[in-house]
Amino acid sequence: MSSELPLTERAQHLLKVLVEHHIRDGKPVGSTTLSRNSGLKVSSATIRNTMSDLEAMGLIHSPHTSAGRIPTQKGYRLFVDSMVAVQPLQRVELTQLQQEISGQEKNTQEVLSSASSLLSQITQMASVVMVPRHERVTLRHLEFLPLSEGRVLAILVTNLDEVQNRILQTDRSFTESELRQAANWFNQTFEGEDLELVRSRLVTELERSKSEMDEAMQQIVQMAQQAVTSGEPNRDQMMVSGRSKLMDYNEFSEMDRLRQLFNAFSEKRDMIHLLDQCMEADGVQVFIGEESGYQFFDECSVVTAPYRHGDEVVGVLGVVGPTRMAYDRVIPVVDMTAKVLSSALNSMG
Amino acid sequence: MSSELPLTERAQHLLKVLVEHHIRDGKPVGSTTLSRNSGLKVSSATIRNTMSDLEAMGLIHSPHTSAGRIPTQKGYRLFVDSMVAVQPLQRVELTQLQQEISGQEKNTQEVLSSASSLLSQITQMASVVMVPRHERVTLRHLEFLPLSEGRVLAILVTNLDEVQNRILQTDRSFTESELRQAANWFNQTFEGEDLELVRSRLVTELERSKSEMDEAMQQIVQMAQQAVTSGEPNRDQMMVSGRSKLMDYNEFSEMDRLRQLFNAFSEKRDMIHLLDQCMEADGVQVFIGEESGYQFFDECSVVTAPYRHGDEVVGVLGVVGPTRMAYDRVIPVVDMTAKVLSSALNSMG
DNA sequence: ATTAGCACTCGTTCCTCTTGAGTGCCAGCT
DNA sequence: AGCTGGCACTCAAGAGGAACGAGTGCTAAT
Repeated sequence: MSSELPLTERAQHLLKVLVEHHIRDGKPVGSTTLSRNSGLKVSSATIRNTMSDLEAMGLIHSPHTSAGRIPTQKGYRLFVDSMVAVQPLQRVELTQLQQEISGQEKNTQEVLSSASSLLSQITQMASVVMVPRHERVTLRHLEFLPLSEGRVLAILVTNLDEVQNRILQTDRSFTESELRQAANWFNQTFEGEDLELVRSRLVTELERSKSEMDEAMQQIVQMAQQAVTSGEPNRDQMMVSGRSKLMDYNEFSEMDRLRQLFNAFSEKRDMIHLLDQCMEADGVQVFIGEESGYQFFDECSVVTAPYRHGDEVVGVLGVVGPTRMAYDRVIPVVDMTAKVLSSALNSMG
Repeated sequence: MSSELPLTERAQHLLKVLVEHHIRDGKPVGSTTLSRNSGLKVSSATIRNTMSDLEAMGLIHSPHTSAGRIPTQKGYRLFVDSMVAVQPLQRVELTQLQQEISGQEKNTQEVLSSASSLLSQITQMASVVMVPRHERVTLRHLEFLPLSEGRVLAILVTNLDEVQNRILQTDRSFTESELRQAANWFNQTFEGEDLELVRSRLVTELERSKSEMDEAMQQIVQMAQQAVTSGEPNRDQMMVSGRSKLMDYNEFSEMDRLRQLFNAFSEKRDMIHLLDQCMEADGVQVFIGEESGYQFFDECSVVTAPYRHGDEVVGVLGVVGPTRMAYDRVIPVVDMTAKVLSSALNSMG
């Protein structure tokens, strides 16, 4: 048998045409259709022979005897890796990406969310953006405001132009000026510091000089601690857009499959784990079907690309759709979105 | 024929049992099943006669000759209005509602979002919470922070413990102390004022004394204007949870129906319009099928209840699910959620 | 190596038949 | 008058089977 890797020129060409055709109309492709569309001047019988070889190599298979062939995962893999002819991005799409992702009046969160929704809008599939893993979130400013009795609003601004706010319970009420003093002390001591560091220093501070501090100061340090602790870990680790677009593909016409996918999105855990792996890869990466190691991506593919802040890769974005997707268009869109997002982040400092 | 309204005792009872049965297992109910489950000591033939009456009145109908009967919209209407026996809320559910909705450390947004997600979790359907329409959103505090060149972060705290923030473009850069002064002036002038009012006063202010102000002051007033304008209108008018729960009902097994519904949720417009109407009603309200006037609620019902802040109705919440839903359980849940939400809002001031 | 030809396979569609749940009506019973 | 048993009737759902056609694999000829 031919388990030999050296695929003939013709076989390669036929696989390419077959996959392209199948992506277009979803039905199994027969030898006659192929002989008409391949541009080759050979009969369908010849093509049948070649197809037989391709099947033996596990690149295509027929759902039943009297149907045409459809690509296997392995077939898609080969196609994506070495024969997909990526289409250049359309001008409109490019300008849309640039205009709507960048934007001086946006903070990090908003920029990410634009990227996510554009990605889903252009590809007509579900999109995912993993929120940056900054090692260095630093404190820009902290502010306390009195609310009703015993409640204080803490507002924290980070170097990413992000505003986090949290309501704190305190044992006693503070006046506005007390709070202002507290915030002043805090800002003077910690401005520009890494949030992680601030957190740990506050703990030790409280331990060390407990006796030296008056009761009010203790309260204040405690409040600061709470305010700083709230922020980072609880923030959502990814944002998803356009899940419901997946309803338009017949691949997911059985409700069960669709439900599985939706669940996968809400579970997040596995999703994040998958995306995490892509941080290391350099450019666009494509997971086909269960390659990812997760059964819920049965008939799905995931196309991802990492994005940067400065020189460092800080996150990953991508789209999820049926394995039978227009890779030639999706790949460049994902690629470009990552690039535009990177430059938007960089121009924000 | 009998279009007479006075329904016999027996007919009422049979309708009730029929609807309950149909809600439980979804299949058309025949005369024999009914005669067994109704508790009445009459034969199936007698029941057939009564069912015939019910059909003549448009309360039930059979999908085809040889099937049992299912309730019509009108039948559901009567059932819901005058014979559903609401189940008391389970203790766990009640405490869950109270604990997770109230919570001193939550602001208005968070409280609403808890209500929404609990509602959907308990009923296993999609839930909607319309965000309060406050006439009186007042200014508690404004703060300006310098970002990179020519960009300023405005942080606005309202009387609802909500923090809104927006990045502003300015013609020239401001120092931190300039900004502090500006904020001071602003807070002293406008603290406690209605945001709408602040907005309009800023406009006239700028008009009136343009010449008297120095260039910096003009800039500042303009900034303040932007900061205040951003806030209110853009906020989402409703929050939705658990849409994907609807996938579990066979009523929506045809993708098209489901898609329509999902779209209705994203369109928001019609949804909000419907909910708006419920503000006037006093307690729980049920819309069955297309009663609402929107075709996308074809096989759906919507159960809503208004909630209060103080004595005033400020918003509406509800769930959306198949018409064939367990009204006896859903109605009290929606009712109670509205009540718990009201008291949570009130205890926040 | 390529191809025309042919037998074969198997999903799809359409038809028919059977089954069974459920109805409506009527004649007789209380 | 109201209830009931009996009976003919309807119709969806399911099973079985024939006709069709797209597509294959194999073989013998070029």
